[in-house]
Amino acid sequence: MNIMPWMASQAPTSVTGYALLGLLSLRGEMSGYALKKLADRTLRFFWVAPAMSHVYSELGRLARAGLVQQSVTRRGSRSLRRYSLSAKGELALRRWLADGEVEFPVLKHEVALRLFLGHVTGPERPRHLLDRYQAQLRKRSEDLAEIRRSLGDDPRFLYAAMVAEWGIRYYQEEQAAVTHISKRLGT
Amino acid sequence: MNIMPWMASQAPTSVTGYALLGLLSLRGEMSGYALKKLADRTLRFFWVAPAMSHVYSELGRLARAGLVQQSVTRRGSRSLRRYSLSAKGELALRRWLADGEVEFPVLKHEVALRLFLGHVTGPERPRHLLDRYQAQLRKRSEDLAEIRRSLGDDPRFLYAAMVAEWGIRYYQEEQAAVTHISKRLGT
DNA sequence: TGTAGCATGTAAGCCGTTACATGATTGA
DNA sequence: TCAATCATGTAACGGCTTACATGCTACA
Repeated sequence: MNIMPWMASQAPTSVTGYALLGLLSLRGEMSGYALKKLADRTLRFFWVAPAMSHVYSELGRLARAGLVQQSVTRRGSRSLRRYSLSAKGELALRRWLADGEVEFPVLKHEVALRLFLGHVTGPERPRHLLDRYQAQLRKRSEDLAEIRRSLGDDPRFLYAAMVAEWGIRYYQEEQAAVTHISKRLGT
Repeated sequence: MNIMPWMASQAPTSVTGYALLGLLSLRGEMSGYALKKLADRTLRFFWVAPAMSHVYSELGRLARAGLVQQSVTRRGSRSLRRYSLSAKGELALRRWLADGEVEFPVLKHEVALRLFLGHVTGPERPRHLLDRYQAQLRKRSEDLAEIRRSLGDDPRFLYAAMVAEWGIRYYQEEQAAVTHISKRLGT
């Protein structure tokens, strides 16, 4: 039962597409390569770290849909492209942010999966994996804290900063939880 | 540089395939349908809630690879299949748990994504989404707490119980974090 | 007698990955 | 001059989803 079928218009792009539009809206014109690096400092922590090739193919689709503009220059035999949000792209982004469905977060947690299957391996294996995970969490925490510092109190990055703080808090809690579970698994 | 190439044997299945083998190892013989329901009570919280059709196609592949056994009976014009872990499947599962690479967890958090893009919408929209998310978290928390209770202190489900407690703790912390962020966004 | 739940499957297609291929620029 | 980094792409394919198709069983 679709009331205004002429508006049905399949979504112009995937969530990751909108995320990339969002990055462009935050930082302005940049290359696909730069966009990928920015995604690795931002989206990576709460969405995905898209593969380089995926960023390019996604930008291609966004360009075909008119949501981003490309300014192409030449460098030797190759083209250098810089992408920026078009008026249409900004509208699409705003609309999606205002109306789009929001999924409950999905966690793909291989460490938890292996703990869950501890009845197959006994406690040694999950304990080892939790130790490694603990070390990775410390590293991630530091990376994110560094990113948070780099955002300063620039009002442009206020929301980015809030998300970073949320992430840091999450990693901290996760470290505490891991410590607790490790203890329960015995020495 | 692969030292024993004859062992290279591409992984018999995906992580989700191993997860299903794990469920079979935990609960024994069951139908694809039952497996899906079990996944919705377990894997759902830390891995995925696979679509019904995916469970069937995955079981088909596992059966072709000899990792699960099927006992097929007839009911009217349809076949009824019950799946259980084969000896080969159990070996594969153990081997994967012992040797497999473990990815750092991936979070696909649309609420965080929209908060991150708050510079486009202003604070109203993320605040609204955080409110809805808070309610969903409460519901999830209760669901998981109920599952935890149902596991009791049966030693067979010890690890499942630990993961459930980890999840409950995570949801609790997430609720606190959301409350904190909502406050920062103002009334 | 109707409907909710149990049960099994196929087809099309999207999202995203890895592997591969290539070239320009900067700085040690 | 070599390596690291910046930079752009194509091809093949895997994992998972939605939509579709179908039938049996229990029970209100």
